[in-house]
Amino acid sequence: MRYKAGLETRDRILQATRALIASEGLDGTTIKAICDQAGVLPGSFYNLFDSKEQAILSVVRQAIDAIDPDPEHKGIDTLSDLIDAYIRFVIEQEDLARVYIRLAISGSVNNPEIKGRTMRHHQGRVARFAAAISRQHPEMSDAETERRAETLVTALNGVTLHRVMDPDFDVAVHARALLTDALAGV
Amino acid sequence: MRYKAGLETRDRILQATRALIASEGLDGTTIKAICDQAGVLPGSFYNLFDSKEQAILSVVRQAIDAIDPDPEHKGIDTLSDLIDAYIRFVIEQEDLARVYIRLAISGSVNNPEIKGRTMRHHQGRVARFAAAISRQHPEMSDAETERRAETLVTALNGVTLHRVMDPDFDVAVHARALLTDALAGV
DNA sequence: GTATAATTTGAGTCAACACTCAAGTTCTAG
DNA sequence: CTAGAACTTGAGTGTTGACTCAAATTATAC
Repeated sequence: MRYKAGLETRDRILQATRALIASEGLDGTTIKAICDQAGVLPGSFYNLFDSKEQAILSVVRQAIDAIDPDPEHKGIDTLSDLIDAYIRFVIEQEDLARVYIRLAISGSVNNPEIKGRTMRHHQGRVARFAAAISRQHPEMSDAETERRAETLVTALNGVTLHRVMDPDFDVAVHARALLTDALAGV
Repeated sequence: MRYKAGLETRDRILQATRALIASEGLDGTTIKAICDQAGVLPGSFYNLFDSKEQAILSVVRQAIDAIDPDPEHKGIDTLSDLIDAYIRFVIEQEDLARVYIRLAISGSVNNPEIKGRTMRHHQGRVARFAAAISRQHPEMSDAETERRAETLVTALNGVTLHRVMDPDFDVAVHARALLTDALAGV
């Protein structure tokens, strides 16, 4: 797993896996389907990955990482920035957004690894949103800030969930509306 | 499929199917698992159902029906009633709520039947919420009412989605917060 | 240029899946 | 009581899944 050819093959396999999870769901993502799409045979897949699970986990990691833009600047974004970044993520990286939502549900069932990863990421996201709210409204209590952040993040996931089912759904409009609402009456 | 024994077996199979989809997801819901849990052998399952798919569809129908409380009184609920009924549904009929969220995603992928059913149900739910909003705020434009209803319904699904992952998540608090927010600034 | 390690091949293994069926058992109407 | 229909049994079918492996091929370092 060191030569150029191997790394390229690895890439093609991950691309195929990502596309398949997004379009067919976890069930449709078989080794055969991945290999067909990547132009590779099973033996080659297993030369590069220990298991199907490992390839899927790599894609999950991609999806989770892709949601958090600019993690270096942690702490300086406004709430509006965070929402806009999320809208951009859902629209521009549709496949990864689908993977994220799909795995959050199907994957977290009996897979502690995926479940833990998803939950931890959720906590981090809520904390970041809470920090942004707090910066914007320093007078708000911590509990209230936390609650508003959590409501907002889960509501955003709902928007993404609906987008997965209906490609015509206007993510931007509804996500921004949530932003407005989330700070209403303060 | 007419004797008492048959009807009872049918019931036990549907119960087992529902519990399995809720706890294990669609993948874990195998004929063997269903039969084990229902105390039945495969032959008996296939005496009562044409396919695994048919049993699952029956459970989906149950889940969708269970969300809409009191469909007779369509048109007279307040928005608060609708939210409260939904909170009650998610908490008291956790299994069906899990089935609903899970199927909305995994199931709708390559199953037009489930997808159509879910989408139609969503439309109906948005319409009902929109009617309630409109009753409460007759001055609001139709477009605005519709948009707020849609944001609210998708956000509520997000709350349910999170509840599926985290049983400690306080559905009531966040759902009611959404209600407050949804009508903020009017 | 050659040795060595990485990669690819593709036939093959084994388990689990949805589903079938002929034979037995139980129910219930008349 | 009886006849026929409904129900149950459980071994069996064919398919597809993830994964393996020895042999052939290709890339890279020296």
